Amino acid sequence: MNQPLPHYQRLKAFVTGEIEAGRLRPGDRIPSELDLIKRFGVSRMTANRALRELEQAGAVTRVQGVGSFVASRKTEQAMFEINNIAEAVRAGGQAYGCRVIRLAAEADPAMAAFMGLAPGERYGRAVLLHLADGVPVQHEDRCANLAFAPDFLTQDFTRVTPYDHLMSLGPLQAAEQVFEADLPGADLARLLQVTASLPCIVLRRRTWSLNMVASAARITAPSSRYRFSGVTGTVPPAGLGLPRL
Amino acid sequence: MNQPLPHYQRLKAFVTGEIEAGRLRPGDRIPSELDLIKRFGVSRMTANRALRELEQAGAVTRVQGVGSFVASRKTEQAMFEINNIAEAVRAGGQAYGCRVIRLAAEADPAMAAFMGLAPGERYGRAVLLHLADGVPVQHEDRCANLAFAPDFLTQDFTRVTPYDHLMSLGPLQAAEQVFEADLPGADLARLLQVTASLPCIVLRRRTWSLNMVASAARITAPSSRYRFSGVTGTVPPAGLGLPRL
DNA sequence: TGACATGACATGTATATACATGATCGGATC
DNA sequence: GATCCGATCATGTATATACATGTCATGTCA
Repeated sequence: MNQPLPHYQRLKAFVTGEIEAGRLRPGDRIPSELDLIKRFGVSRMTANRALRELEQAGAVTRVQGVGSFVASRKTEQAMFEINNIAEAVRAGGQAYGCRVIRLAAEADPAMAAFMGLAPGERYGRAVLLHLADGVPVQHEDRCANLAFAPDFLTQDFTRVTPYDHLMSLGPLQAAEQVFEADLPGADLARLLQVTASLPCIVLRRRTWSLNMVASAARITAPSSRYRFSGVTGTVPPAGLGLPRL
Repeated sequence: MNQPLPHYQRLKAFVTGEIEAGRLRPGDRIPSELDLIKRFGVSRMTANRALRELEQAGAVTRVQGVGSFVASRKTEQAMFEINNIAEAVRAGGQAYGCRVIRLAAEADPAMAAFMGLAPGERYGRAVLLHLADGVPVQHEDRCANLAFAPDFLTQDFTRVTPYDHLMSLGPLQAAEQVFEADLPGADLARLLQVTASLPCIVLRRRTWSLNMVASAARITAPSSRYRFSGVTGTVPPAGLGLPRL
């Protein structure tokens, strides 16, 4: 029925498997072409193709004369930085915190339709406030497809962000995003501890995984405390030294 | 000094050149591996690599037993919809217009550095106001690398948007984008014909082409009149019927 | 006319081989 | 001790060859 995988695909799967299992970490040296030849009994061209395609896919970095290494970050960057707010806060040297405002199963028909569910079908909803050094930086109103994330409502979001939990359940397939600017409104302004006249950036996002809508989120951030950024494509080497935006 | 391009790169450049020149259009059949072998005197593996990489890059579609064809549309969609504002306005059934506020060569050192130019090197700057049915929808402050776009300052931007002009000069390689929310300030509010207290969404973008910074832009849009949206990845078929965000 | 066989063509994968280029490390030489 | 040289390893590119798989047009036979 299903024919055997091509050799080069097996080699790719082997390497990516080692990476995903954590046995190879970013920066680690991965097996050289010669290693793969001896281990799998393939020709060098086949090993070369496997590693070359992994490089093109951004999973590994190759340096002539030196070797091949696990690349630092991966697919997510292609998705316009589906940002892990906890990681972003910590990267800035601040302490990350999270306050759960609301966590429940809901069934608003409009939202159900938006998520591709049957009218009235229940989904998980989490309203969170993300803090950096105790100061609110993001308000997150997230709806999760319980068919995709059945344990969503029993997660401790002060320890694992919704992003982390959802990403652990399946590969990100697609993301739809809309950026808007808006005033926070009285309730949000109070939660975010800003004046109601401070512009906030609003990101509405819907993500697909395993061929279904995995979750939808509305993220509001005071413009003075957070901004969304991303790079798509490959910036040429000369671009690396440029001052950042 | 600069060594000759590898053969497979030459083949790729040949095919992409035919596409960009318009001699090969989406859906057209492109030269088969055998054609390339005869035309360039290379081995089949080399031709195969060239076409295979073009397929991975999304430029062509290959069908076993049939042939290779120019893919329908491409890179742009992966770049978080580097939007052609004129097209977007017309797609909404409104009349597009553009008012040129300023068009000159400038040499601000900070901006030069930001664009990867030598300190004091001149670049083209265009400040534009995009209109939909006569109403301002976007303010665009764009700086273009004159090494990339030598004719930038002689363009008639009421007829060809900076985006169109720049895209015609080389393939988009990478894009860096930052989204923020802000108040427009007195000058911008007057130009955009909005009150100074209306939040605007600000997009700062830098794009690379031909291994250099092609242009940098700051785009400001009143949130009530425009918003930025995009899809990355492949939305599953079932997702197409969902109500849009 | 319809079903089937066949050959031409195109891509998909795999191997063995070759030479080039870049990095690194050790040892020999000055 | 500093420098140069060469061996070794790793990746980069290129070729000739082979067989497999898939599509399509054509021609043959019932």
